[in-house]
Amino acid sequence: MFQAVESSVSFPKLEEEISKFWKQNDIYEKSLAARADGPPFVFYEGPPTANGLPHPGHCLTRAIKDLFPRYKTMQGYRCLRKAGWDTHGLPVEVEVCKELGIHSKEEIESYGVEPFIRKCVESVFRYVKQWEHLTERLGFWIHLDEAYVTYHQSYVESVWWALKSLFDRGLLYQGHKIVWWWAQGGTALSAGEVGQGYREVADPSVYVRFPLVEPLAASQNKSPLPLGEGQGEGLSDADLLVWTTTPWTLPSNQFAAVKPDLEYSIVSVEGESRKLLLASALVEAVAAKVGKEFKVEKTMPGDVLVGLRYLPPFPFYYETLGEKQGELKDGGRQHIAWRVVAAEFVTTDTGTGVVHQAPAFGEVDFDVLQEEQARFVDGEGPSLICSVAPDGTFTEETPEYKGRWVKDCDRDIIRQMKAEGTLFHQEQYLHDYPFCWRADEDPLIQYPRQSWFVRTTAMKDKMLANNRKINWLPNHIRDGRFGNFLETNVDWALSRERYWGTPLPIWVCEKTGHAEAIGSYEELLAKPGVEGTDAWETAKRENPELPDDLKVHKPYIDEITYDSPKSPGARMRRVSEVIDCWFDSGAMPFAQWGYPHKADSAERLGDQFPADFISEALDQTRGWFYSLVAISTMIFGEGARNEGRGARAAKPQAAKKQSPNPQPPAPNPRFPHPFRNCIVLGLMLGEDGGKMSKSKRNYRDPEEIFNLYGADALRWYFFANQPPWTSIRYSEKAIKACIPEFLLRLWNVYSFFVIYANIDGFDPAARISGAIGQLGPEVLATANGYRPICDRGELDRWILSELNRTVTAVVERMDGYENFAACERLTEFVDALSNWYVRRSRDRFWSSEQSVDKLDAYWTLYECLLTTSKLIAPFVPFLADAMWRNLAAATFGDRPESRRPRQSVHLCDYPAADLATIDGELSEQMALMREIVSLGRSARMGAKLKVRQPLARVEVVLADDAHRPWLERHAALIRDELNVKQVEFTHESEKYISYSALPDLKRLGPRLGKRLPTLRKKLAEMDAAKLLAKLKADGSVSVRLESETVELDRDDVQVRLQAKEGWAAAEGHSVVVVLSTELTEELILEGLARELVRAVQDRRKEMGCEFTDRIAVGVVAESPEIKAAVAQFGDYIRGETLAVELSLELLAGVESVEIDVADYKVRLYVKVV
RNA sequence: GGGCGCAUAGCUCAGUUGGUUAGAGCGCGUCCCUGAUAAGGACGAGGUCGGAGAUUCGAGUUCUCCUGCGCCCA
Repeated sequence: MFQAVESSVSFPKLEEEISKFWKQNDIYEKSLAARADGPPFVFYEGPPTANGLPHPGHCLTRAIKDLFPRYKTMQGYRCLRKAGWDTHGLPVEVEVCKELGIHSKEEIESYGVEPFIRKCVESVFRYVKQWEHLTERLGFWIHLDEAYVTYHQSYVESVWWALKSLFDRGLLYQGHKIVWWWAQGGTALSAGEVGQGYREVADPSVYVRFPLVEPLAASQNKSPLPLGEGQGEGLSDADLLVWTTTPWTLPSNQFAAVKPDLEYSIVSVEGESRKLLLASALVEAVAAKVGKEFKVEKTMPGDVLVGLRYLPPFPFYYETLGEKQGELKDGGRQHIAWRVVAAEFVTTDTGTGVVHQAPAFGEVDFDVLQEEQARFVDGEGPSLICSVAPDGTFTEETPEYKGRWVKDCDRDIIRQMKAEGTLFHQEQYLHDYPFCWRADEDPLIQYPRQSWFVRTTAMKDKMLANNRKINWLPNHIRDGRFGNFLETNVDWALSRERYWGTPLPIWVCEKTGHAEAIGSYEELLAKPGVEGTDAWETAKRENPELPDDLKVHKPYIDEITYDSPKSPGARMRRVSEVIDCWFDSGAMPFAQWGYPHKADSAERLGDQFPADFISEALDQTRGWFYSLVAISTMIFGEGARNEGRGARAAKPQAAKKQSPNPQPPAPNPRFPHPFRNCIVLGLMLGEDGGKMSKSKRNYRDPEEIFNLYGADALRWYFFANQPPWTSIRYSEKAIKACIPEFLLRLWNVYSFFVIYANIDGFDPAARISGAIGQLGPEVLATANGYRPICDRGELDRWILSELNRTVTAVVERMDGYENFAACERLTEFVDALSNWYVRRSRDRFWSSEQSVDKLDAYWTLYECLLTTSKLIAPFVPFLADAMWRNLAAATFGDRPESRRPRQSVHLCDYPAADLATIDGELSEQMALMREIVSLGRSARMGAKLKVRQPLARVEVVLADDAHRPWLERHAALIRDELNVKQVEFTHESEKYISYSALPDLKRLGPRLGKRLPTLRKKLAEMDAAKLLAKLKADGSVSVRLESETVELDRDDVQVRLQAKEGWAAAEGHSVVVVLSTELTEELILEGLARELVRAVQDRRKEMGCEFTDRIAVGVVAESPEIKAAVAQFGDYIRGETLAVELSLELLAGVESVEIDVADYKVRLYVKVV
């Protein structure tokens, strides 16, 4: 016996029970243990941060991350699922600052770095309970208690090891970076913070003259001039016209940039003695601005301007360096600065096409400087000019403005230029400019800072090669967003001038500047003359509960110094920076195991590298996906390490024999690594299509969703509603809709089965005596009363064929990481099961006798349900297990362990299709039958003939006779579904339909090309019936086009049927269904009888009758038709309604109802007898 | 400003290498079933496939431009 199934199921309640069951019985652990010897399927968890609450977007990520590991586990793979937490970084510091009510670095330092760091540690797991609860409630199986944590000592040391490797190979270096700088707070801001602070402001917009100091002919490093006679003269009285919205950067000007392939003009301006040089495309625009006439004197391409020298508007640096020349790498000498340079970024959208370059205050400007520096012999080229101090005031190098906030000087700078005649024009300019997100009166400035870089550009080609092998879903990420990003790769700016992060493990000699990277805490302590460890020891003594992991963090680690190997007496001190926390997360493939320091880490890494599957949202493209690829390519890529074979191949014994200080064996994998398949999830949008936001309340707390609809509904919504990479609009309605569309529909089939199996005493446990295992088809086949599928009826064979087709399709799609397509097939199958198999089989289950056919139906449906529960297990794990537990586990529960079915569906194998059961022809036939029935209904609808009105005849006209004999054998089914007395099949029926012959365009298109339209026209004109007859008889037909004859065979022509006017008919692609609409009196009376039956049944229901109650019925009506119907079909009415009495008289003392039967008024009396 | 993506029914979304009548679910309308029953089912209406060009015998599908939205970067 099966446990009775509640008809009104509460999925949330059900899920709680299943969840409890999993926990109490360690089902997850058992599912892993069962696959201990299986091949690995490697999954990496991209670590979330637990210092914020999880929202529906996180549910999506976690659901996808659960789906594929579950699927692969059921397929026999060993899939470890180690959780992880991202714990470092600015967001954590920001949260703590909020809590403390502070925000600048100064405030943090005066609060104290040590207590601040401790606050950070407390903060990172603030919401870990909520995260754990969400994880469990969603059914995400992952080892949370073994999670890797990025601030743990072993993790930090792994990162150090990687950084040391990079440093030792020259891939980690110090340089300048232009950052968005909050001068008042003394800190750089991350891109995200800058993005938050943009607002529209009016800044001064100035057009400035840079007088050329040298005629073109004299410019160096140029090929012979393409210009005509007298060109030099023309230029010596011209000024470059440059445009800028940051006048305060002009004192730090170093170059002027032009675009080589752009055309430039020399123009004379009315009333001015000196000419101007600007892009031709902008001449008119600039002239319009100043309201003066510009006369173009000459034009030339930008590249001939390159090398020209000019006078900058301020003398501060030019005075001393203006004439300085340096030696070029490819020979010759050139002035180091104040020259025209070529740059592709110059546009003619705004400005003048000549761009002022102050490399200290712009990233592209800085790139220009670096390119210039690269042209000179080391030490000969230009160095960075910066007349601004970190606090945002001018330095003494600009004495007139010294000590003043740069933006406040704009006006005076403009005034000075005006006085000196270098200002050409001035106006206001509205644009977006970033301000500090915490102090919104403070504009940010771009500013150069010392920074540590990873030389990722050296690895660009390897990263690209690696990327090409990654299976990205969707595919366009590979060459699109991610590929482009790699193509434009710049060195990774690694360091952060912050507090809470992995400390950059570089110690520098205070005297010589000699730098060393340290790979572990132990290595550090082993250095000669180590001092400063007491800082940590004291702190720990005072606060014994301090986590030991903190000792590798600021401020304690900063205290540790050691003897410099380069200068006796000098100390090695750590640089102050921490690193970008993206480097932490990208190091997780090895850092999660503490590689290479931890005892078994090499083996673990060897086993779990690279990942077969990862998944995160699109915003991780330049985040985690990049950090994984970059770090793996640099650390494990080909040629990155010469030593060591893959650890996967290394035998444990061999590892033990290695020298006392071995290079740890490292994976040296082929591409791709460190992940093979990556599903890039779309972003989740709020209910209104906008970004999810707590304040807008455009989504609901996941917890509420679980309580209202359940985790399976949410999961199914994610998996089955759209491919995972499209952006998903959160829709509560759609989540809710998953219940009736899929979950409840399946549940109803399941509950139907259980109800009737219990009524009929269908008990598989009593019929199977041997081993049970997973109750697969081979086990069912041993059951008493189980007949081979080939012996069963067509409907059974059909649904089992559909089942196996579904298995095939689902496996194929899931293997291709296409969950959406897999779900489509599952939905389709459940629909077929519920709406055709069960509906068409109901009579078999209801029949009172225990026939073979009935038993077949039970076995068939039982097998369908068991297999379905396995199929859906990775998708909706709760519902699947609820079904399995009742259909299998509980039913056989009282047997000895060895002969019981698997305790949970998640311990079963994923179904494999039995191809022998698939009957493609039967599928086609059944599909055709369903289409015929559907068309018949449609035809009735068109003729306004209710299904309750019996009709004499339906004629089915087939375009093709192939399935006709089969359909004829199943005419009863069609009669029943359509409520007709007779079904006839015909092939040619000119009476009802007309034919058209259509060319198969796919076949003929390539063959005929332009002649195709002519053929189409011709075919349309021809008598299709004749043509088809000839085609049928001869196998081919020739059609005369204008100048030639085309031979068409049977495959070239497709037959289309159209119902002729005047018949109640409906047409499909290859079939037309025609109803006989003629109604005899008998048919009408039978229709009325059916209407009466329905009315009586309604009345029964209203009265609350038990279904076994016998009744007496009185039908009082004026209409002779009603009377005749009662007289003629009395037996039928009595049989259907369990009426023992049926009269045309009123029943005394019984409350009556007036009803409409067809067009007649009837007073109906019903009483229970 | 640059890169990537998206735009198909009232809503949420499918749409295979270009091919003859563009689909599904929800919602809506009409109806069926009344022994899965506070369920279940059928049928129907509803589309200038964001706009404009181009390629092609043929474009929702390929290309270009434009518009709108999202993400990433500046």
